[in-house]
Amino acid sequence: MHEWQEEVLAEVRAGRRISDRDIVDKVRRAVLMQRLPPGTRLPEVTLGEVFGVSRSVVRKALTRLASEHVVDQRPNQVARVRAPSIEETRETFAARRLVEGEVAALLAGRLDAASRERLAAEARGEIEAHGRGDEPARIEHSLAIHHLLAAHSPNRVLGAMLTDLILRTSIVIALYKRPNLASCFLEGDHAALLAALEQGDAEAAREGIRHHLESLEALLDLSPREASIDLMAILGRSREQA
Amino acid sequence: MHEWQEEVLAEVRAGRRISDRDIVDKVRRAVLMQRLPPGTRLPEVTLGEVFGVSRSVVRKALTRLASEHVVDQRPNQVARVRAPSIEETRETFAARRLVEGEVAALLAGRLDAASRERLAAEARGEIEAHGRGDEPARIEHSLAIHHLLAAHSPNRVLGAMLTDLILRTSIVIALYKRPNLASCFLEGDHAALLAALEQGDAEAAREGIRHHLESLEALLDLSPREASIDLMAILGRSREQA
DNA sequence: GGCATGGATCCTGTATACAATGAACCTGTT
DNA sequence: AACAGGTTCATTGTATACAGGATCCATGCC
Repeated sequence: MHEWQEEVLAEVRAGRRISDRDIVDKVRRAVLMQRLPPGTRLPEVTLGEVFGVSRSVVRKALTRLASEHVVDQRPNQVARVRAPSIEETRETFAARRLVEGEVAALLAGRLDAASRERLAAEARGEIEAHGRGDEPARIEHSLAIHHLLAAHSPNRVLGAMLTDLILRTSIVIALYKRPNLASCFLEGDHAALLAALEQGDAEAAREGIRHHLESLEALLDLSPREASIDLMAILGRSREQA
Repeated sequence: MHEWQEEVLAEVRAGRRISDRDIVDKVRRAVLMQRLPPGTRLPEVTLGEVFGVSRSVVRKALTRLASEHVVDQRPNQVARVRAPSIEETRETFAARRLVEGEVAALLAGRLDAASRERLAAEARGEIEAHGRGDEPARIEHSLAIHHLLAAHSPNRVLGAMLTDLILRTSIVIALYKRPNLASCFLEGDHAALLAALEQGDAEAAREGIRHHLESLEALLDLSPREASIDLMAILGRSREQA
């Protein structure tokens, strides 16, 4: 967590005011990148010191993070990075298949040339990043594709729901990825999806999403643990931020 | 709003502590019942005085209400009761058809006897309330049915999403109901749905939901306004709480 | 009449102080 | 050693003070 302190100081020197939004973004990103593992304590004063603001701002940020399902906020207890269970992971994937499938179906044949090119560029970028073994960059490109779908959803309510589900699935992917697996890259999935979207084949687009997300889920290790993880999370003694 | 003050005082005298949750519940309910029309200003100090708490608690409540899409919270401006547009209304209904349809399909043939009886009782209660012209009671029973579906959803992620969508559709139904229409009662819809659930026919259940929600949406007046509503909402001069 | 300008006022943003709760720890006993 | 009890410390809950922004209204100008 302390790595932030430098950039924060830099931004403060640059005259920028840190707001709750900045904190939400930084913490969300850190969770996504597994820099803040599940169960990590997030005391209000500590965060406040890191970001150079008072508890009021931190509290607002934590409340928003809780509504995004990123942290767990319980009365009279420190906020902690959430650790979704295996069951919740499965349910999140199922929900995303439903919602993103519908969004893709609605979007089929309705994307303008600029958006299509933007999507294609991200897909090319993903392949290229995978080729040079740059997994963080590959993830960025992959996420960009799905976030673009959400942003362009003709149904904005579904789009907002999809944004939330993309975040949640990303977190659990990071959590349950098989450790020996270098990458969650599924060659051709995104290209096939984009082709279906371009051709205006709604059902092919929906099926493309379904297949992609099922394959992704299959790459995870969702076999039942002997509660060791859960015990760790519950009894979990000070997995402090280094 | 001031009607609350009495009950609040009563609860305080009874030794109960008012928390942000209470405020959220009360405001949500008031919006649902159209006691707080769209655009109503909700200043923090005023709410604080009504509930006998300080701004800190009110702020938390307002933030939560904003994440529930009940109020609009913009920087440096008073929170206002949200007024979803006609377009958003259509999108909310479409999203709910998708999600509740899936939940119903998942639930088909999986409900235990007690839950089925509970649902049947609410359906009977709805018909009975409609018969004696008690619209508020009818709405309560109708909402109870859908909330039960959400609560029993095997997929809890979808269940939580459905809970949110039920709230949002209820708000826009109250907003856009044709004024001459006494009730949004659709005879037989709920009974047919329950029958499909009991028989375990997933697709019939999904179709029952789809049909029910489409009929409901058709009862609303979603014809494009000449921006009069929007101007009112934007320029909206002090529609104060009496 | 329409419209810009200025100040008074209302309201939110933020920081901080104090109360209250919960966790950690230490101690004494069996 | 295991455990119960109480004490201490860390951390959140709530209220309040002050600063800054937005709104509203009156005034004056075109």
